[in-house]
Amino acid sequence: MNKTAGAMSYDELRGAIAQRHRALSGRLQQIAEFVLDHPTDVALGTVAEVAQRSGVPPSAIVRFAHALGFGGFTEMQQVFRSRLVAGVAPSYKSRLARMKSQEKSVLGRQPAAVLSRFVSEAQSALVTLSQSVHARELDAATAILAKARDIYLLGLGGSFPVAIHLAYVLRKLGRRVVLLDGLGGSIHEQSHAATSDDALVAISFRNYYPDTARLFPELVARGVPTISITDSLLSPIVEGASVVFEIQDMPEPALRTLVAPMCLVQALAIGLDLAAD
Amino acid sequence: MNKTAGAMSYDELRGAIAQRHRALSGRLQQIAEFVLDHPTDVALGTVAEVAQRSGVPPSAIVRFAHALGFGGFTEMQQVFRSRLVAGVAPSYKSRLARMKSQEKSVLGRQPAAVLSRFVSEAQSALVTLSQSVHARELDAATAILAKARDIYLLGLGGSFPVAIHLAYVLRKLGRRVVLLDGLGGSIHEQSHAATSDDALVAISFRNYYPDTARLFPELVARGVPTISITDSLLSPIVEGASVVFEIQDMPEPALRTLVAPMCLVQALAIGLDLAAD
DNA sequence: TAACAGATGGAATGAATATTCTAATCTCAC
DNA sequence: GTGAGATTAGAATATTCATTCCATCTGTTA
Repeated sequence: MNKTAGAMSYDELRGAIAQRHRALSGRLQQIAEFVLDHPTDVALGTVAEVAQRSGVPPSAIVRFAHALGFGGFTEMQQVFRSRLVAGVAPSYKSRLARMKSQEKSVLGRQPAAVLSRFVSEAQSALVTLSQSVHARELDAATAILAKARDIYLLGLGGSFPVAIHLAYVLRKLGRRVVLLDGLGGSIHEQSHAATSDDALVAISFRNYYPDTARLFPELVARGVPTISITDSLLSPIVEGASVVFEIQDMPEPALRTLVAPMCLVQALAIGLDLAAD
Repeated sequence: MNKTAGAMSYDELRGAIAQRHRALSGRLQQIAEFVLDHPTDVALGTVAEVAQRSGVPPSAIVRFAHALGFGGFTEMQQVFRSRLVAGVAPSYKSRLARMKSQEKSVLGRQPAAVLSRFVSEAQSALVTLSQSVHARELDAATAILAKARDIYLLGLGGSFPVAIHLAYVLRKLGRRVVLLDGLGGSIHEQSHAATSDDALVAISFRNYYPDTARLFPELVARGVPTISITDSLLSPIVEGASVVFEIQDMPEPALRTLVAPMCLVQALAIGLDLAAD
């Protein structure tokens, strides 16, 4: 333990908690995790409330405050409250100022400016996504997936992260998934077992990965129902697809954030799970 | 006086006070002016404190709350507190409301509703991201990556898509990248060549993938400069990291859209490339 | 296995707080 | 100037709250 942690900023407190986390006892670690995750609850709640929400007895909360060098819960709470007070005023002004200053060229090369550029690009990509995807397509896609025995996923190159993510979520939800990654040989062999009882989700954006363009029509020809996620109706995975999600305005490969397709596949997977009940 | 002013937003309360101001008695008018000028004091203070600062007896404060239709000071204070909460966490309010209203309803289970939910979650995640990431950290991370001979990427389980995407972009930009995927054997062996001349980008969210937690400290001990992207300062990849990006409010694994980390790594990669000129 | 040190949970305690009550004061019409 | 009604201040009260204390439990070392 150390001297009185009197005047301390919220960020300093976070650092102190993180630093000491390992040295704390089990219960106290649990509390540390809770207060870092729910600072607002700590700022506004009573000891009893915080205790209940974090699943510990009230006395443990007080012991936690003591362990951090505070005289008690109330003293620690002041630090959490300071965060709330600081958060109210400057948010709008500073954000606008930041945006403006970064649009300029020289500053635009600084990492912070690059981040805010991507963030705002992603924001508009999401807006576009929710406008361009219609319920009809979503319903159709969900129906296909619901009927599928195995779900095959095809997304190579720059789209691979999307395919992996979808595979991860679907498997978590108990679906049988075959991720076509071409590992250890031919991607054709991996897809050989696919039949019309299965389903294929294909993801591809310009420049369309050659293997994707080659494999897709084969599976379509074998009667596998397919859901395509792509950026143009002229892409090689549109013809023969049962459902097509067109995500427009995808930037060039190196600048892609994949935000929109990630969101879409997530919604497909969870929507499938909810509809199955 | 009127019926119970139960659930009321701060803005509505302001309107109600302004409207009733003339009809109030002298003392209550004085209090009305004070609370509109010092909403933070009302949100965080006790009756005695507010009374002293506004120069009235405590009982007058309670009468004021009654005059506005509240059951007492505590009830009125909730409205002032909601203003603080809304200011600091734009995501919280909308997300909670949405979750509650939609989770149960039949409409919420339709695929289209699911998509719009994920879109709005992603939106707020992006806002939070741009608020919580500071230029200092971005600059430091960029400097580390710029100096690195090889860039090692560690992101397993649910974070794997982020690691893959970063690998893809960095390679497109001509960087030497080693993606630690554990393919065909030990992930330890893959990372064996990493030295202090290289760099590591580690990505991990709850529940932290065991292999990540195990490998990270080894690389740190070998002096490899590390950039961590995680959801808590208590995660196993924080201690010893050169730079930590904390992305808060990550939902549970199956509901994650990975939008924020995808955006961040993208900005890191491109920022690195632009700074190199 | 025994004994110890540290940690824990829950009840007891005392302080702080919101609220209510009542006597005093003020306001205004007549 | 006087009286009725509304308003107020401050003391009294009841409630909520943080804190402390102690018996119990847990994990460790001998």
